[in-house]
Amino acid sequence: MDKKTPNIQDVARVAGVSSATVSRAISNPSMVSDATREAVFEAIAKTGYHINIMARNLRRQRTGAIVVLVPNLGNPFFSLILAGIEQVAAPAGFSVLIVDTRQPHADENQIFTYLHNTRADGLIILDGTLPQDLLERRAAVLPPVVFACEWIEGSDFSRVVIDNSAGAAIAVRHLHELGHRHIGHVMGPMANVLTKTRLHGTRAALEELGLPFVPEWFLTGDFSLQSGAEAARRWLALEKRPTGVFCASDQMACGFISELSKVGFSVPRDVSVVGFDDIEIGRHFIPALTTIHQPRRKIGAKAAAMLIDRINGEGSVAVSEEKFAVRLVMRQSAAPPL
Amino acid sequence: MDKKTPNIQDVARVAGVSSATVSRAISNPSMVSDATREAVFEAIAKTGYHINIMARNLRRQRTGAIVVLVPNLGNPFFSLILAGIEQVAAPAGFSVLIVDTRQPHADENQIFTYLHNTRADGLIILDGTLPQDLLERRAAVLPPVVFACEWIEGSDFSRVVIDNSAGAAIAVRHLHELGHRHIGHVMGPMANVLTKTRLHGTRAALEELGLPFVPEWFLTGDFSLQSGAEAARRWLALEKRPTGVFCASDQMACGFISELSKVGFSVPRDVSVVGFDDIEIGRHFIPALTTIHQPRRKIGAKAAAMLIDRINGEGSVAVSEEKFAVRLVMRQSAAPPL
DNA sequence: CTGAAAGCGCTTACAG
DNA sequence: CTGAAAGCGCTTACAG
Repeated sequence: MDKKTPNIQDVARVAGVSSATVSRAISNPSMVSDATREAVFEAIAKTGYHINIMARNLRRQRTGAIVVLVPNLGNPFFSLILAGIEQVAAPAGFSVLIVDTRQPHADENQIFTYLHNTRADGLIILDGTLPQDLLERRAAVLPPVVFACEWIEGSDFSRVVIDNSAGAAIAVRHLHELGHRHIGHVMGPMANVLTKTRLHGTRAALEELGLPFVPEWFLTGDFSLQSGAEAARRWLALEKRPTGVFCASDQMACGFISELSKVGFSVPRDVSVVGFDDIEIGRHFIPALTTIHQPRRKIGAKAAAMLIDRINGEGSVAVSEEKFAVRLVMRQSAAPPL
Repeated sequence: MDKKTPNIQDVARVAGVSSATVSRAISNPSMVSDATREAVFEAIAKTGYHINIMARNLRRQRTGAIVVLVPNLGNPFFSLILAGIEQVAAPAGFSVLIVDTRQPHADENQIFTYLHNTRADGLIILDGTLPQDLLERRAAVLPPVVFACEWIEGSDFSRVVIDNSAGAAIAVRHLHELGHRHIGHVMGPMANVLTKTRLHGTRAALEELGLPFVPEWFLTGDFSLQSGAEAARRWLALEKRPTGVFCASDQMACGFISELSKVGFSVPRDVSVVGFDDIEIGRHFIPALTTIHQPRRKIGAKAAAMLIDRINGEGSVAVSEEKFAVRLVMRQSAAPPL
């Protein structure tokens, strides 16, 4: 009863054909006669055979795996992106393999060694802070790469992104339409592309609307709840405070509002806040968050689809960019100034 | 310049040794003389060799992969669990492969087919709703399994869990200590073990404290924000309302509080709420959530460690259970009744 | 439509 | 300490 897992030879023996025929019946049924096919499938059922994917992959010189490089698995922002990736990859026959690039054990060399060893068929990178030179130097030995959400400026990898600049501008214009003339911005970390593009959109909108750019009103965070709370403390310490604040992430917006509430400030009564991302909690926050929606699941799904096309040699080889539109979701955290 | 990726033979040729020796120098350096080892590593550097992991795994009859079955990748609750798993698995040389068991493409047969084909070395299951009979029927052909967070009642797989019953009891006792004598409970879905154990702890505490169990005050949800909001509507419709409510997840607690705020009810003024999980947003919610903390990252890390021990034949073969303690985190959402 | 044979890139007893 | 050889379980030209 404790026999080894059956292999293709066992099936062949039971079916009375060669292992080549079994292989064909499995992966290319139309190459085989009806009778043979039936016999093979019967033998598969009888033996309880399951293909050994490693052997197939070794032979076919592919891995059937996509590696996703996540900057911080603990950050729930990425969960829906991962869900989108999985949703497309799994039915297409690809395993999804995740690597947290910010783990202590994961210095760059280890990540690349891992990638080389693993020989993934493709790579989805959600971390725009990987060193460009390293990536480009290895481009020749890396499988196809698609960036999603983040990317590396000046390097040409395909990517699936949103219009961050437009999103920021929409947020600022919304505050302006509500009547705000003094607008500040809680930013992500300066090294992040998203920070730069959203900052760019913010400043462009300010200029377009004839509003002043006041450097003291631009506070640096890191997209986290904590950093939003810290920004609130700096906002409180300001001599003259903006009446409208655009936060570059919903998490920072929540942290910001929460911290203000501790000292009796209320949103949107004392200051209007617009977030970015449209994470689920936003709708249930108090006040419900006005924010810029980005389609996280779709971004993941599109990145996976794009990558798989490339792996299968379908999509063009040229570097391409898919840019999703964003939209304003009006809720309660932004209102006309008193 | 477009040569194939170098293999172990290429290295052997350059180093002037046999491929067997190269293999030994890589995986068991002490079996090889100093001089040889150096020559081999030089040749590896010169050729840019990276091991082909599929070939190794095929030969060694292992996969180097752990599969994690996640009930819903889109639910941020799981992100920290995954981070904990990755944190332990990656340094130990295991790839982490994720599968979303609630995707439309993922019916049970497909999941098991995938598991068979993939031949993972081990399995971490975060979904307690997989059919027990199916699992047990396949136990013989499945790799080692560790459940985390959830589990299947009456089946004996190893697991890493928290003391759900004690957690619920702590929540109820806290409400009681604050002075609440009318206590309700927003539950998860009835099919979920967590729902049953937390319900059990809740009722046990009620009894212990001599408080009444009022069935109308026990509202069913599904752990989500939305379902918390729905529970709030049912709570509002109650003839006589409990003054303290224990929600079986922080997400439901947030949804509950948020929905109440829409009709002018304030927490903890009009009702006290205690959550469960201690997700990050809780600390920044308004009011900050009083809740039961569970160590999600540790749970993931422990599950991975336990599984890897078993894979490596270290830990005992016996089924084991690791149960983490939980603790009350007092914040603002629960207070004495008016 | 089918089979015999070679080979994907490793590892590991076995022999020396 | 090292090498020759077999073999992990598939797939795929090649030949018929």
